[in-house]
Amino acid sequence: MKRSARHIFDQYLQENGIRRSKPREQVFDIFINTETHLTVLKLYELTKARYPNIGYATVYRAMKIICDAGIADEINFGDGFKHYEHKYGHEHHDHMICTECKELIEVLNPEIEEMQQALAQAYDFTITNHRLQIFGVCGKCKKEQG
Amino acid sequence: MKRSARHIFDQYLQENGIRRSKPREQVFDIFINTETHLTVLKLYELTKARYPNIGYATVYRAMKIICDAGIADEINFGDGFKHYEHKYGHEHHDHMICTECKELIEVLNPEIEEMQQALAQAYDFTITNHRLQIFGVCGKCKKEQG
DNA sequence: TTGATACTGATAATCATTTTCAGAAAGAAG
DNA sequence: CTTCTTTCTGAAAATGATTATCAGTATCAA
Repeated sequence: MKRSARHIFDQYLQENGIRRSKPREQVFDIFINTETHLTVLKLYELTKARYPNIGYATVYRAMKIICDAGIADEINFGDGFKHYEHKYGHEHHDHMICTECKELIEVLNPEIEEMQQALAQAYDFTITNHRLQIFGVCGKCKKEQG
Repeated sequence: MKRSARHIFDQYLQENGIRRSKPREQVFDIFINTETHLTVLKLYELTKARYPNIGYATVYRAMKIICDAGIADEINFGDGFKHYEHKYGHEHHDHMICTECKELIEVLNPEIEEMQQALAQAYDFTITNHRLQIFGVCGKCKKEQG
């Protein structure tokens, strides 16, 4: 998995005449080795911890390229921050977000996907992308609240 | 429909000790009489056209209240702008967004809604809210592109 | 009519993200 | 390895949507 992402990334850089610079590699390294969804700030902090010279702008720039290469996906939960998640080697999934503890649950439902396709077809609409976010309260938080 | 929204709004203001000020009424008036989805800027322009004294900040403030009253819904398409749509008297619906012409198609699919409920139940998750956005190319744009 | 309080518009502040820019690094060519 | 061109970097300034501030104004209950 990691090897492949590495390969895809290298190939993307090469094909687009983008240099394999050290800072870019550092951001890639940290991103690829972190499983959770990351905000830019969080990713910056993590990268900075290991590679203290990294700059904030570089993280933005690197993530843009990493997304373009198809390795990461940018998600917007409407909280004012960009979030990134792994894309390459991961199946498409939707998100359930607990508004209490902010936990993110990734969910998979092929039937919903199919229905969207059917729905789109009825409108002669070709889907390139979609986003399903379910907000609510997770089981843990419900228990804690009584 | 409009009479009811008006009534709900008045009641909300009253119950929350919010005054029925002229500028607030003006924003409400324009919003309620405009069917399309509105961005703050657009709503500001429309309101300004009829009521030239309106201020930008007032539009933001009024829409916040109008949303709190349950009459409007704030939507975020990830384009950096807040969008507002009518909520009171309108059924819940999802959005298909044409990335070419930016057209917004409102779609309704009870089955998808049901499946989300089932999905949530499987995770002991209680839904308060959800958002399904389908991006792609509409029929019109596909024809124009050949 | 009055007085307390909420509201307004203009403007400044905020804050995530982008851009700018001078110096540094990558990579091709010799 | 050196040189040269071009891209990249980090720091700091700019951007742009949204929010807060504030002095003057409007609302509304009494």
